[in-house]
Amino acid sequence: MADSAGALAPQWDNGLGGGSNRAADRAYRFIREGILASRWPPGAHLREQELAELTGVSRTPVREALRRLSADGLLQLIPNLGAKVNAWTIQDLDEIFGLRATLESQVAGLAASRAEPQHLVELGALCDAMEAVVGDGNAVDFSRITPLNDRFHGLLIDIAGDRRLGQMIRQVVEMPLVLRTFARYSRRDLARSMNHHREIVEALTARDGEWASSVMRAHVRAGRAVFTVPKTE
Amino acid sequence: MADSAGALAPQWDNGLGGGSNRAADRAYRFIREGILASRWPPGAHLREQELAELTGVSRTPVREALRRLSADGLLQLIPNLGAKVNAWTIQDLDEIFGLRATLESQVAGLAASRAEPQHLVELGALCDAMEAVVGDGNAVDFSRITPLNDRFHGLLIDIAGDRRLGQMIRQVVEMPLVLRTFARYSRRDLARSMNHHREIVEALTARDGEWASSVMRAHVRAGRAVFTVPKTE
DNA sequence: TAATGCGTCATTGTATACAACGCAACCCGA
DNA sequence: TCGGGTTGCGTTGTATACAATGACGCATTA
Repeated sequence: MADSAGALAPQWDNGLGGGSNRAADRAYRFIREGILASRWPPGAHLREQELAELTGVSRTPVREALRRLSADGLLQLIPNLGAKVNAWTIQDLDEIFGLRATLESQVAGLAASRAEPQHLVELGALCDAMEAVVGDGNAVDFSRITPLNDRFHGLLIDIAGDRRLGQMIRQVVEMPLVLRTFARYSRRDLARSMNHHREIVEALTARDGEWASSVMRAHVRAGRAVFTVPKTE
Repeated sequence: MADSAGALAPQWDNGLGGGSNRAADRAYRFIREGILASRWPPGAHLREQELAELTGVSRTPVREALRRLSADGLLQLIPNLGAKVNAWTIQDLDEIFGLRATLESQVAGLAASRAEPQHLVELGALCDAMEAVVGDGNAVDFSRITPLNDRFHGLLIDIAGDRRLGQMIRQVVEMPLVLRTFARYSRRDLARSMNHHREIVEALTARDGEWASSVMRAHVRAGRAVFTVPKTE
């Protein structure tokens, strides 16, 4: 369960264009994966030449990948010196979840006024699916929850219909992905998370933006707490 | 007065690293300036080779500049086809100012709980300076207001002490900079804007985050209206 | 011994040459 | 005349060679 506390740290495609088969994209994914898997620890010094050899491309696409990763906040570029993998502090965590609370609650509020029946159906189905994974008695399989959770939050963004807001959220969610390794969801945490999802759907059904917004804010802040409060289960 | 309705469209250095003397940065500034000055209209197709010659550097730094500008939202990269200058719709305007309202009001709220006496003094001085420019009877000189206004909003971000929130705001403010040409501030608009600034300082002095946040939200939304409501003066 | 200046080296920054891709025009055949 | 295939061209994508920059170590000197 060490992997992917993705239930609250979704990992949608951030839309920054990492999907293609261009060498630059392959380098981007490769380096990103390496950082997220702590293959290079925070503070590590990455050299373009070395990354180029590891990825099997030349330095040019590696440079582009490093620039993108720097914009993502995963590493820092120091002129004439190279790239340094970012370290994460408590303050970073607070800032990131603060932003997520602000932005995602906004999305929930907008979605409440724009959701259509078929959206509510799909959101409900996602809740069913997630609850089925959590409640089947076995050890919780996060690799099955994560995509469902991602889809849930992503669908809310689609419903809200604010592209820039969505883009911002994807960006801010991208930042601390490397931290998901350290999140520890107890069964209680998961149950609460599921309840939040369900309640958000209810708020949308009632077309109550304030309600949806408030639950979402709680949802995100509860996710923040998972990084500090010791696991009890 | 056509230029720079910067009073509500600040143009702080977006922190994305356009300051250095590297060829890539020169290309970045050059292209950015060109787009902002409508030298290339929305929809225009930019070719790397041509930009390289205009800037006096090779294609490599131009490519880097284009990638950054794409991340800024000023243009769009189409694989194997090139860069297209972004057009702006009403929806874009609504989304951008919506985001600004959310983020900047958040900043104001945070700043209220963290402002120290010397901050309040500086903010007050900035208000004095801006009011002096507006109230001196001459035609309003936006080139003098804009830096003051930028400093005001930037200082609030510093006071709030949330680096990521600040970064997000700079990013979202960057987007519609090209639209500032079309903003038309009447004297009424400017007077209101000045009053908002002053009121924000008062709210900070009272350490009332809700107050500060509300005024800031109004401030931004009033700025949005300048793009639609006809000038009356 | 500590500080300072210099030289070397590693690494990034830039330019250029080449490959791959996509679009469009054109030609040929039905 | 219309449709499909093909060829050519323009543009981006990638690799590689070269220049410039800054850091580090070492020797020199006070």
